[in-house]
Amino acid sequence: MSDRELKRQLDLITRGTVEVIQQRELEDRVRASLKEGRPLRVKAGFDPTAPDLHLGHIVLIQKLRHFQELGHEAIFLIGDFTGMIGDPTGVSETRKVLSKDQVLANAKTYERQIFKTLDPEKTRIEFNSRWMQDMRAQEVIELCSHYNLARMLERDDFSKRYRDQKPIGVHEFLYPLVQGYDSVALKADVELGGTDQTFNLLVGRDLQRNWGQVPQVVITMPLLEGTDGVRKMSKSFGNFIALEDEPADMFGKIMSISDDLMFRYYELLTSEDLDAVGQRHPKEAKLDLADAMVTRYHGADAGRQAKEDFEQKFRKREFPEQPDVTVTLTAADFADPGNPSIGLVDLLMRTGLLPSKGEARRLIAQGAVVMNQERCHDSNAVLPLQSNESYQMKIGKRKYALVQVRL
RNA sequence: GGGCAGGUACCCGAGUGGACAAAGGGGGCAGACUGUAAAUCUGCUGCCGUCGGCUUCCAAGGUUCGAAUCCUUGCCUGCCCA
Repeated sequence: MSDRELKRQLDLITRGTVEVIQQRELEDRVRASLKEGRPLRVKAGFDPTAPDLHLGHIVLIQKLRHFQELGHEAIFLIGDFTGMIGDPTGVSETRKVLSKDQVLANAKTYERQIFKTLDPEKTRIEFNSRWMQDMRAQEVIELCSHYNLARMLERDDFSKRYRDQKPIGVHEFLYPLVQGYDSVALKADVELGGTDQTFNLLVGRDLQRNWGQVPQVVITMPLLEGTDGVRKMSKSFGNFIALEDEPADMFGKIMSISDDLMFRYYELLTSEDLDAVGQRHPKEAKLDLADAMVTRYHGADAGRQAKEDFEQKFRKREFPEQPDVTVTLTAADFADPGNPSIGLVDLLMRTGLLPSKGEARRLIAQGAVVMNQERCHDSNAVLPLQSNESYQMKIGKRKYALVQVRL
């Protein structure tokens, strides 16, 4: 049994990874774990710096889940202490430091969001303030003695800043040391991180050696590309899919990614069998991916609903059951209620879905406005309306408004 | 503290007295195409009563018939020297 199980475990563990340091050590550990029936302690750390997680953050969490599915122990480490230092990784200037309150508030929302992916029963949550909070100055200095300046300056971000004469706070050197020490405190067997974290992860190995532990296996994961398919998913690029996006938005954003990217999302965000996914029609596969993600983060009902709405809106191009807005016009809206009429542009503005009349005119000119199945082209049109009638308005690809007349 | 270069629309960035609501690119939006897409092509992208009008080019003043462009002060940013 153990050979097949070993292979199964290694296949899932290495799925989507960029680097495993060292592959050989990983095999030994998994083998030993199987033999002794001792789960591996797998650590992934997060700085509670931003409260909103997006799918890019899920890559690591999904990998933790893979371990969980294989019976190992997932440790979700919240860097409440390190968060107050500020990770210098990849930044060109000192990060601003978070207050204790901010860190704790962010940590709270993290817990809520990650348990949509991880099994709460099998997840150990740790805060690194637990062992860092009361560390004495002597111990801090001891910790520092295990590393040296030259090695710190090997890091590209530090050396660049040094060369550019940008300030580097001495406390920033402590960040990798504390992260590394976390592995010592937790006796981690494996640590996961993004490729940008490689240095910090390796410090953990060095420190564990110094503390007489077997160094952890380091597994780095790629940075997930955002909806544009090119740049890494990031809030500042606006190409992210947030876990707390509305179901319809999340569904739509996933459907808008390219097929290539979809396979990548499958690989990094699910445990689905990739060969099987590859056999399927891409559109079906993508619908299921969108469904699965919405279901995971908003529940099965929301998933089904979002899928139905999407099909209705885009595939069948029908008016959705729930329009974005419903506008009710009453006698007060008309100069002559006996003979009600309204300018098309004014009507569009009443929906509140457009920023300006200029925009409304442009959309009409471009043929983006459809009212009761009929495309409108005249931006000066004045529409006669019937009392107690409803009008369905489609504005562009995905804005829908229902107009009701009540006199 | 001293010297220099700058601050232009969502972002980057051209523009150094009139032809500027301001080139170009990115992004966004729309239409076509499609498997919802992606890619591609085309168009749009300050506001309004749109053959016209109004408000913009860090802020406040000033010069001028006329200023994003010139002057003054202020604020901010980057680089160099101390």
